[in-house]
Amino acid sequence: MPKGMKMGGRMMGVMGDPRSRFFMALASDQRLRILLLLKEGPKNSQEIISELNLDASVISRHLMMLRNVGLVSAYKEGVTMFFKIDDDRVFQLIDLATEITKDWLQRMQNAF
Amino acid sequence: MPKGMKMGGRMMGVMGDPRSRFFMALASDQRLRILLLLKEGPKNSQEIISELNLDASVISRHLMMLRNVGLVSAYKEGVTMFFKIDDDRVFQLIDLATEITKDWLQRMQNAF
DNA sequence: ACATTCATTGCACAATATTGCAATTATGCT
DNA sequence: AGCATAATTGCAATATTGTGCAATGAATGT
Repeated sequence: MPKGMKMGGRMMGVMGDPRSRFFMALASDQRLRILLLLKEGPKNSQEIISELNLDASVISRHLMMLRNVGLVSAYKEGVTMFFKIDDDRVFQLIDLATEITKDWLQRMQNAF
Repeated sequence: MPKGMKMGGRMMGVMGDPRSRFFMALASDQRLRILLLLKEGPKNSQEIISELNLDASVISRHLMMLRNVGLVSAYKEGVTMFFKIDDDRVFQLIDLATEITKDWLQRMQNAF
């Protein structure tokens, strides 16, 4: 790829390291809120929609992204769709991220 | 905030959960490459630039993002700047993400 | 078959992210 | 001080993501 070529954006559509794609799924306030909500247990779309106050289509897409990286799975019960955490380790991930951030802030504070 | 209001993008500029900002720093092929490169030990800008084949300004910005979430720190030696991993736990994070993804692919395979 | 209801997809727009070039700033050296 | 080199910042172009509305699909009940 020529060095002078303009390649804005992040070309995450198709290629790219699966891991950056994975972290991308976590890099969103809304999706984080969904995960934390699902931590309480399976929830149907309606509950998620009213909690996040976003259009159903937006929720659907966020959930799809989380499903596409194996963090959330879906099942149907009657007419309504339910979503649940598919890999609990995601919370280890979030907790570790929280700690790293907190410790860094601590270091910053001590430096001033 | 009215429901009908268009709020595109991700408004990560200032506000937002610090954790989504943190994960955002990891959600990039290039920044992941930088982190993996720095895993070998401290590197100066020139080494990073020639490894990633991007403009110096781009590298500088990626490194700044990683510094802004406490993953990378910088120090100066003579004229050149050196960068190093500031919190080794980031690799726990990356490894866990890799495993979650791998296991999910495994589950997918078994399902078909 | 028809209507209903819920989830997803198509589309357009808004906002952010990534990149490269140019200019500026910062730093070390003579 | 003046110069040279390295790093960052300003800017513009482009790609991608987030959002809402409308339309389509899919499944259930009448």
